[in-house]
Amino acid sequence: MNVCAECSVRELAICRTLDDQEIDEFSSIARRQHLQPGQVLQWEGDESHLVGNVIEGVVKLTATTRQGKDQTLGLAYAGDFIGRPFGSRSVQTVTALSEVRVCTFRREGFDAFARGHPDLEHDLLKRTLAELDQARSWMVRLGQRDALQRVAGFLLEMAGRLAPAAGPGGVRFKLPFGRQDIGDLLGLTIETVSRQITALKQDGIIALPSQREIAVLDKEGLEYAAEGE
Amino acid sequence: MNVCAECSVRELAICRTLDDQEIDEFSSIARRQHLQPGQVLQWEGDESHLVGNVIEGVVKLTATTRQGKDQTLGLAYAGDFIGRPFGSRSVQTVTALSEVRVCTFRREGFDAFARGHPDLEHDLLKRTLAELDQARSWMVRLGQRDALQRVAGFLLEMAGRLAPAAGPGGVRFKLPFGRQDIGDLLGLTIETVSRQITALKQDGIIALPSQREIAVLDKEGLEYAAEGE
DNA sequence: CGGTGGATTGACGGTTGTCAACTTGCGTGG
DNA sequence: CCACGCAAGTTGACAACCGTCAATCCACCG
Repeated sequence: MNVCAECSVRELAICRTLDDQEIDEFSSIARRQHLQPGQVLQWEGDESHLVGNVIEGVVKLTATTRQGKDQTLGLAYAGDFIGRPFGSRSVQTVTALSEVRVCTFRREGFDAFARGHPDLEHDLLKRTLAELDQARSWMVRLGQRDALQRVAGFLLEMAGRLAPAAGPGGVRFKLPFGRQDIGDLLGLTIETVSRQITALKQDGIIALPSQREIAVLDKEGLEYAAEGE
Repeated sequence: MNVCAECSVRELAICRTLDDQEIDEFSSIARRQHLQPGQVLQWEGDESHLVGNVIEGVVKLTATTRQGKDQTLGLAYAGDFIGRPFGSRSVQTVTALSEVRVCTFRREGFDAFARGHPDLEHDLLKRTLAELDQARSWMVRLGQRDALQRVAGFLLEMAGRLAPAAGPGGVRFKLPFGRQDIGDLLGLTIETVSRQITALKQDGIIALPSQREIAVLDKEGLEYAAEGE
């Protein structure tokens, strides 16, 4: 028996390319970790060089400038691969936003295994290409959109990913991050984020059941705000 | 004889992973193209789905928002791979900035070939990871830096990549793009770009032998301006 | 010599960052 | 059970920065 056999992301993460025998070997170099919200998995420039999969929860990848400002580079959810294999240096900090379970590998071990399993590398390549596309669409958001468009677009994206129920009065979901995280993600300050959220609330487009919950009352209005047309 | 045997990027592009026999096969699905400055290789959402290598020159990858604003997503130089293999949709426009030679493949053909050559896929994976890191450092620039820092950082990067000679009075190079391109790259307007360049010139940090040439007189000063310390 | 397109410069207004005060939510301890 | 304290979020005032619009300059080319 190995820990992967019953893993909840067995068919979602890169492991899906491996058969039962291969996964035994893979499992032997894996290590599970639990993280509490706010806990850091690896630091920028960390030489320990971990890679791995998110099994449950949400993590953020951030970079910090010399001036102490943070920019979130991306988010990773269940099944997503995190870290930099094959020699590229890790320049990102991985921080848990919710309670998180991950399965990690020391990079050298992972690299060696991956090189022997082309299907796994192919899967990883497709994931990396998708991540690249996502990073680039984020570049468009940071370079071309104003604060309201960024916040509205962000809420739409979160609604699409997190909304568990479309209750009465529209889609409703709970954000796994605070205003500071949203600011880091969108390249805005917490004050500006707060102002845009307030503006959307006052226009009747969203409601705030609690500080971390969002109810989308007018999806079209939100899309309109995100596009800036 | 095939066209690849004497190719100037034979040892630079993904082709370096292929032996002489493999490159024959690869060569048979390749097609060379010449582009003049400003000419477009493929459009956003283009269904023809080309992929390929830059042999010579510089191309830019751009996305256009519904409002008609352009954001440059990246640049590609000799040896760089361009396009999206394996099903991910092309969402970028590829435009030549200088005179450009590329070797292109129809995507299906490339995909099939790559799947049979794990070393090539591995090389492509490493390139994609590096591109992802670059896209993310660009995100930091767009999200966290003001206009002067962006322009100064951009000039430093160009100096590092393009500077052919460190003549008397500092490093000097010729930009392959106009102010509009720089603006699209940095998420700024041409006027703002122009003002920052003028500011750097008036501080004696750079000089402009011609409109498209930059001479870096004070590299430390430029680094200082880029960091914003 | 005039025309054209890119680059620069100037004036102005809007948006966003900064700084500061205030409010809210929530857990802890009296 | 209420009071307190702390952290997160909100709101306001103000200034700086950048985008917009417009005029001008300059290089290049006929």
